Amino acid sequence: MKARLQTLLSQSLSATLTEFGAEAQPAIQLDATKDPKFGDFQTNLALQLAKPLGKPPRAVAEVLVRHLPASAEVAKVEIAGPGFINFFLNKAAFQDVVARVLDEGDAYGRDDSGTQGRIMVEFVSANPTGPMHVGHGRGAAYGDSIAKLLAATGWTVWREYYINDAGRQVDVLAVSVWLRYLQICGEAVDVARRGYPGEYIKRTASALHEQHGRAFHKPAAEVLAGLPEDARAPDNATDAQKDAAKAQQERYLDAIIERTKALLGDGYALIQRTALDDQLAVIRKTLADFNVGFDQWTSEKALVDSGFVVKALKRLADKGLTYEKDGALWMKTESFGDEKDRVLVKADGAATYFCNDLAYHIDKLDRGWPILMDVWGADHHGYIARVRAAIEALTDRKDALNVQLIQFVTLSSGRMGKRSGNFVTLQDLIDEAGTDATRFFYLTRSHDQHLEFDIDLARSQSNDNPVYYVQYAHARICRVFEQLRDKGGAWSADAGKAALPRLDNEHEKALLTLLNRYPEMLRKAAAAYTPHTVVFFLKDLAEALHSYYNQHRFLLDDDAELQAARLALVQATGQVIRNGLSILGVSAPEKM
RNA sequence: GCCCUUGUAGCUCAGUGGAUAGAGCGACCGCCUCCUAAGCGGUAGGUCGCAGGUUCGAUUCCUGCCAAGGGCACCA
Repeated sequence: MKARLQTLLSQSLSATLTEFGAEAQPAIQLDATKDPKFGDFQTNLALQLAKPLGKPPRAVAEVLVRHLPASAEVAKVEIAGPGFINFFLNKAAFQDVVARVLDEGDAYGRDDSGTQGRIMVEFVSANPTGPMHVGHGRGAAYGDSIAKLLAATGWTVWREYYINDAGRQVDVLAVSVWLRYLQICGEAVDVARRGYPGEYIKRTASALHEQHGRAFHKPAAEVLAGLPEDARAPDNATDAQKDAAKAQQERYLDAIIERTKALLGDGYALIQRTALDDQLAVIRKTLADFNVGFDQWTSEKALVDSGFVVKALKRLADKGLTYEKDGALWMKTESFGDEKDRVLVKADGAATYFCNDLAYHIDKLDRGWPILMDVWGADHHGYIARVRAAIEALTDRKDALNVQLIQFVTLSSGRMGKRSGNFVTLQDLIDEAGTDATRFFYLTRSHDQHLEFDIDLARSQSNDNPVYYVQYAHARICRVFEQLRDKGGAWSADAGKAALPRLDNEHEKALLTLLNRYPEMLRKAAAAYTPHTVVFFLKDLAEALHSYYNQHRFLLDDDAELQAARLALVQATGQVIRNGLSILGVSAPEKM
């Protein structure tokens, strides 16, 4: 409908330009109006043309309108205000959308062609060193929905989770478990101050103890002999004292990691593997509960062990993108827009996080995904430039890396984020508020804005909770058809479609307008990577439905034709609500 | 110090180069003999952080300032 109007307008534009003998080529902006008194669509074309043509805007508008081809859909064209052209459409122009929605069903608004291209979306990738917290939840909800949104708008999408199961943090995990294990064995050892403190560490330690008994037991004296002190900063410490204590604690942690490896031998790998498996199992369960799925989980350790990282480094070297300095291997990222070059392999021979991560990105490109979307927490902001630079150096393309930063989540109700191992996990949230409410909450806020998560509100099973507003609209629609069946009545889509001209009140017009707008809304949301656009659309659609529901009845004893038309409209509305909610990964219940 | 993001109603947040800036919550007033009141209708509430600039037109774009958050490792 809008496209047809656009065609009419561009014909008028060329005729107008010919008349004035001008060459200007303004982009035609045709927008839905905010206020019905301005019609259904408006364009500011005359205002744009006024200057290049040297004529008053309203005069230009008159010429544009004069050249506008006639159309059965256009009821009236008005010039208003400073020179807007307002289009008033016939009701019939809006009504055919109902038939389209009913015919296309789940496919209405979707483009499953895959013709936009291939994109890999990597998201969550939470470290397997603890449960997912509320920040990860936002990335999970966003990543899952943007993947669905892209897939619904012509992209071929692959979703992936990168498991950071290599590097020092995994050693810290293993040692944290082992120290807990030693406590269970009765040894007087403290947990490392810079280790992982959570209860989940204890669970793995207990399981280890149950399964292997005292196989990994060593006396505390032997464990701690000769190690630096795990110093604590004094109360009221200065910043300098705190930093010093922190550095000392890190030295202790490094030392006890080495000691643990030395004392346990082969047992160390088993403990580490067990701890990782436990953490991954917890993460997988949470994500499954959260209705988030992946096509592939890629292990950092596997990339290292398979030799792929070494091969990737060789390819970088062959391209002349690396050099050695101060005993380390550097990548020339600065010449591709990074603020400085970056270390790939440290002087001690260990690969940096950047090194393995870059190798992973190369692997993704190798697997045939020309566009890589990374959904990262906002704290990775400073990391983007080097990865972008590296990818550009490899692909000669600036658009190969698409990073979406997810801003921080804070919790209201006085319960703040992670604190000494006692933090609100995503699993807690899901268990208390449910997947639907939690996902809806995350997605209600634009992902590039800080989010204050009101736990009490998400948890409330009351009408305060915004997810119910949309779901309730769907349930109400389902209930209407249930009532119809209970009364022994029937409704046919064909009868409904035939009766559409009977739809003529303002509530019906509002719904028809929104149903018409849905496909374009999806495309805009995908292009801007903003699932929250879908959320706000659904709120508007639900509002229109509730308003209609309160004002008019759908089941009519005395007017079968009007009933058929209204049922067709609400059936189509329910369909679009389902379609939209499925993009968000939120269910559309038939009863509430 | 440098870089990024953000400042819109009491609170949480949408939105836009255009005509009178919106929603939810909170406050107040109404609406169930009728398809679920998890709903609807209405009232009150705003110098769109501040100051310049570009523009026919700026809350939107640009610059500066103020404020909040984040980032600036041979950490991950």
